[in-house]
Amino acid sequence: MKFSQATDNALHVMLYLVMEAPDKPVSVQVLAEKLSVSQTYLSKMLTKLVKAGLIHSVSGANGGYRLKRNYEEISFLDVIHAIEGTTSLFECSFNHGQQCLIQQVVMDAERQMEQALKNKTIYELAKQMKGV
Amino acid sequence: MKFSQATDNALHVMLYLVMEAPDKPVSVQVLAEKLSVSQTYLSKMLTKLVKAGLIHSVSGANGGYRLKRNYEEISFLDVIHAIEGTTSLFECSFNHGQQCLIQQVVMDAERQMEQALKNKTIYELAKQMKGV
DNA sequence: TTATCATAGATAAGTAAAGTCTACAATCGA
DNA sequence: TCGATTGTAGACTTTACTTATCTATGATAA
Ligand code: SF4
Ligand code: SF4
Repeated sequence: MKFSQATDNALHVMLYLVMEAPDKPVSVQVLAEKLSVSQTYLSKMLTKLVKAGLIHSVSGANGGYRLKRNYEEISFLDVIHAIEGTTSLFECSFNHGQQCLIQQVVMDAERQMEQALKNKTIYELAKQMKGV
Repeated sequence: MKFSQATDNALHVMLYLVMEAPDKPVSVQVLAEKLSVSQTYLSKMLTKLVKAGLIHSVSGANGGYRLKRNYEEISFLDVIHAIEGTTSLFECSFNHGQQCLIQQVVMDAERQMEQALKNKTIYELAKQMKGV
């Protein structure tokens, strides 16, 4: 029960883009170097962000990954869901009806965490960091 | 990023003990049958609960696993921590100081979830279920 | 003492994440 | 149009973790 390292990388990439290059594409080569991971692995991960609609990809010379116009609204939860998926943390083998109290308790707790992650945007964090 | 099935089983065992046998030992044989899992695997898992101080084990004939005296205070978080460990869900490879804002955001969200799991006791849930 | 029951170690099978390689498609600039 | 650049996708390997089983051992009640 841990966030994958891919999630960690995704958050760092998003933060980097917001802080350093909000409007022009950055190649996976540059990003991979910043994070010290391989290009192919990172590109595979970034494709998930593209599919989730968080960033834009540009092929060809001077291409790379670029933020979308609404990048100021992207939350931590958006990034995490794009990588980890949106299925619940708790899934039992059986399904004893909607009134299962165990599931209710755990899922409610889960929602608390998601709410906190939803309330914090990458943009907000970038501003905080620049403030320092 | 999911709760392990062991956690699921642990919650069910605890709930069963609180509801059906708060004071006498139940053998792993009986418990394994209830959950449809193997005895050896379940016993290994229950040993974690014993080590975490949540339940008591009794060897010998008519032995088994028994709740401790303070069982009414055991929270969901206690059970989950006993099985999954207490390390944070988010661990980056580097450590750029305590003022790392990314970690702060994620860990804060994590604390929200833990708080919710801490506020709910197994005993409370058992009462709710009997009420139905 | 004997039957019952938990514990612990070794180990195997299954599954998901992490990482690599390669061929291909899209785009830009000349 | 052509060639260099850059992302995409599939197959594949490696690694790590979870789940599961077997077996020997230790503790306890009757
Ligand atoms: S009681 Fe709830 S959590 Fe347990 S098996 Fe049934 S549906 Fe799943
Ligand atoms: S910035 Fe924070 S989360 Fe990122 S590597 Fe540094 S310490 Fe870890």
